[in-house]
Amino acid sequence: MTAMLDLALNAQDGPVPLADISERQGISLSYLEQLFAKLRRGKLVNSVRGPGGGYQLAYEPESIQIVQVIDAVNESVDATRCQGVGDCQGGDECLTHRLWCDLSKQIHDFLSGISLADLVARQEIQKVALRQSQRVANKIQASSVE
Amino acid sequence: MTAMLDLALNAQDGPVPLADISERQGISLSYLEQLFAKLRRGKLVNSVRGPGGGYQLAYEPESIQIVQVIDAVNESVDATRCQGVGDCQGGDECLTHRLWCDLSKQIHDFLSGISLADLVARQEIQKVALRQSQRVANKIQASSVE
DNA sequence: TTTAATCCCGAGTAATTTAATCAGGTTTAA
DNA sequence: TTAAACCTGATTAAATTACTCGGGATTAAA
Ligand code: FES
Ligand code: FES
Repeated sequence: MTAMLDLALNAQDGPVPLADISERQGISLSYLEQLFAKLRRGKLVNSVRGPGGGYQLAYEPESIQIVQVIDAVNESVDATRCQGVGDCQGGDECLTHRLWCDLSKQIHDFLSGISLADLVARQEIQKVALRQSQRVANKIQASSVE
Repeated sequence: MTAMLDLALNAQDGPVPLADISERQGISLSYLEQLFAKLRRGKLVNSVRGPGGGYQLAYEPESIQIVQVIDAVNESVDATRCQGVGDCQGGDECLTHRLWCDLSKQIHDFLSGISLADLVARQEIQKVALRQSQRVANKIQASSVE
């Protein structure tokens, strides 16, 4: 999720390489590769190979819902123990099956109501993003002086 | 959660022994003991020791919210990685901190709106509970005939 | 007063999940 | 030709969850 948001924030000038996301968000490169493999399979991002390449959002940030991202990576938001099947207790429904189903729906609906664009628009996120890009800029400067 | 609901369902005739809950819900006795130790610390149940003893709800089922049970057992429903502190990224907030905070609140509110009594009143839960007590009754009958 | 039902406690374990690493590729702009 | 970037599968480390094990304490009832 953090990685997708970073991608949306930094999409203005062409494809975003995973190495940059890794740097800004402190997520290991190999791990990002696994995540984006799933996101690509889920058709949420497009890849551009070769130098100058990277990833792009497959759609406008307005039409990407948070829940789609989670689904692509986790293969579903589900609070039940039975994956919705209803067979916790030797093939039968457990007492709380319905409760967890309702909760799952609640979470799903909440995350459906929020798009990547909504998050990008939030002020406090802008602030965090600025801090992150400045930190990276400082690091580059420091290493060129050494 | 399942165990608390079982307790609420079978509270009509005195304290409910953990052995019965274990039998009906297919949860191991030792595990139940751990769970109820936490519930007792959370003041949601009272224990009665000795033969004929067991556990009782500390309050009316109407005034026990689902979220209280979860809190007592799990020590909080929290979707953030930082436990609400905001220090995912080397002491600073990560990009998605606010999102997970909002989600946590959403879940908390949902689970606050449901009491044990609400669950007990649901028809499909009555049905599951009936099936469970009959299965136990059959088992007892079968073993006395052997 | 003995017994057995029941709660009480702490240490240890197995299975699962999550986040990550490692060691190799392949593609393609410069 | 090179190097920047994506791609893939195998493996690992840490954390969590559900659970076991081996005791002990309390107390109603026989
Ligand atoms: S959660 Fe679905 S049967 Fe238990
Ligand atoms: S979830 Fe709170 S800082 Fe990342």
